[in-house]
Amino acid sequence: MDCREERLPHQSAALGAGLSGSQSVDRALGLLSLIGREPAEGLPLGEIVAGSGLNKPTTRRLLMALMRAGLVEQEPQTRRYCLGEEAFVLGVLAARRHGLLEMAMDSLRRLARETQDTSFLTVRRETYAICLHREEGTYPVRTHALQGGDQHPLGVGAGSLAILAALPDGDVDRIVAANEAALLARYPGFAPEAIRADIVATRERGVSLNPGRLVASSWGIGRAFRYPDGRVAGALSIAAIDSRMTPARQSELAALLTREAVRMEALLAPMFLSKRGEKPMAAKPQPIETGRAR
Amino acid sequence: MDCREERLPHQSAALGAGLSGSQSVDRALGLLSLIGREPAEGLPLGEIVAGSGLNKPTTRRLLMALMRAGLVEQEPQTRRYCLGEEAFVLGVLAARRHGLLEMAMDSLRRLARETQDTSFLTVRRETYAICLHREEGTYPVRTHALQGGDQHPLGVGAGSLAILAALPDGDVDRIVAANEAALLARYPGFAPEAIRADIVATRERGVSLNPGRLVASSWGIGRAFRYPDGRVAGALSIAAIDSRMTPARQSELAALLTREAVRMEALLAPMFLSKRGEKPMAAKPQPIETGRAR
DNA sequence: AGAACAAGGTCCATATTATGGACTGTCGGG
DNA sequence: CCCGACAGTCCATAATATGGACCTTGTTCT
Repeated sequence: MDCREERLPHQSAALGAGLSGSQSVDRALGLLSLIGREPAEGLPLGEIVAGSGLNKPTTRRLLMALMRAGLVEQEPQTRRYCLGEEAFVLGVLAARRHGLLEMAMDSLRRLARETQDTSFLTVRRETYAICLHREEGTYPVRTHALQGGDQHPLGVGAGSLAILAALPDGDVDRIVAANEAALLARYPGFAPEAIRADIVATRERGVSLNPGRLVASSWGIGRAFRYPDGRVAGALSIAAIDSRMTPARQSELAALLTREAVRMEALLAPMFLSKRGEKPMAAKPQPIETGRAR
Repeated sequence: MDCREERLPHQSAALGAGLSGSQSVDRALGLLSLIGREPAEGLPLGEIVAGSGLNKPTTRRLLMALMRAGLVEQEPQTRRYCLGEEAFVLGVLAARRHGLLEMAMDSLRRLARETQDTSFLTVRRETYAICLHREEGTYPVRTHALQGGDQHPLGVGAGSLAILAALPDGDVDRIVAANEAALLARYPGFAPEAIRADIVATRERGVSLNPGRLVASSWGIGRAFRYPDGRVAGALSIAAIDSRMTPARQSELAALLTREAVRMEALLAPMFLSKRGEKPMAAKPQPIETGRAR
């Protein structure tokens, strides 16, 4: 069982690269993920073609397959492609196991009630962060910089930054490098160096702080929490108008976030009863590799 | 634009059947749906092979592709395959458009509060019904016959029956026929004829009633609601112990369900601003057919 | 008008990709 | 120690997915 890294010499060199044996499926699922990045409006065929690197006929054929399965739908008016009802239903089904949101709802509600500001649950998805939920507070001035389903590169925004800062340095480097182009092009004020500085500050402080860098006057404060095996599970964060983010109140909010993060980690504890001492940094669940060759 | 049924003579006969041009993607997505049927435990490879009709290597290869995309995960201990985190995230993203659950939450909460019993939102998925949410009531004796994510053939259970009864007769026939084997094998008390009788009763009454046929003493009452174009969108239902389902209370609950169903239909109204008078019975959103041949 | 463009959608010969029969490795029970 | 059941893998073959070229529809510019 511990022969995990035994690489035999005769492994066919052609397989070395990512030759999966299911090219079209990989491509189709890539499209799905791409469409998921624009959950509100959907994407026109042209952009999907451009964004995926595939050509038009192939893209369209794969989209048809996704539509047959109900995972994607095409808006009849605009001809844009967007996530379908089946994707929604699958999500509800998957929520039984991956019920992060379910688990976090209590925390989010409590944070929103106690602080009167808006609270968020954010998770990581590759090099991006996704806002899974936004729980409105009661305070009359609210920032709408972040909606449920919104996605930004890791490091952009409080929850996103908290997650990034919680990752090991190697991952941070890869992620920031991967996002560099997007950051420079679409996130002025989030140059790679700025993000690195933010990470240092976040690690010192224990919580992340976004001083209105994405939308002026819209501040955020966040804190990551982990699975029992050490992997980062997500982040809780709170957004408020700048006047409600004085240093004193920051500490107050940090304490609340910490309390809820601890609660989340306690809730997640039962998930890993497995005693297998795998290296805790495994970036992804990763398929089991039983056989010899790779 | 209205040349939709012009079938040219030269269409290659081989295409007549469901030759999609993306067999493997179709198969992979079929597996995804299959795995979704067992959201709690996941499925072992053998059952997926059997359930899909594919052979082992193909099944495994496709599963690997789904795992690479994060839509499926393999439980390390049991080696069972289950829905992955990405499926959950996609669902949250899709919820922006297909926010039935979101829309229904108010109704479900109100029903649960007013009746003290447990309320449910159910939607159709092909020939099955899926319970999307279960909102607990406060009454101390609660039935747990139906959990969120549970799936039963259309006609089995209150919400499921309400949906089936709301469909046109042609669909009903197809669905009951398709489910016949499953019904006879796994749902004693829900023979096809019994379901047909239930449908008649439901249509007369306006609401469906399940008099403890799935789990003794666990009764349910349900009502379907529609999209503005006439398609059935889903059903609201209430479950309670038999003693809380006297005829008098049934009428009471029916009134509440009707009120909430009307509300849901009002909420759904803005979805179809399109004036295109397509035939309202189109079973599925269906890909657009622009070109000439089919 | 009409021409010119852009974007969505489709065809079909080709070569790459997916397929599945046969095989190996692993666990648990007797 | 052997057996059966189950998970996972190999590889020649056949079927499938690919993408360049093309067609159609709607929009913008003269």
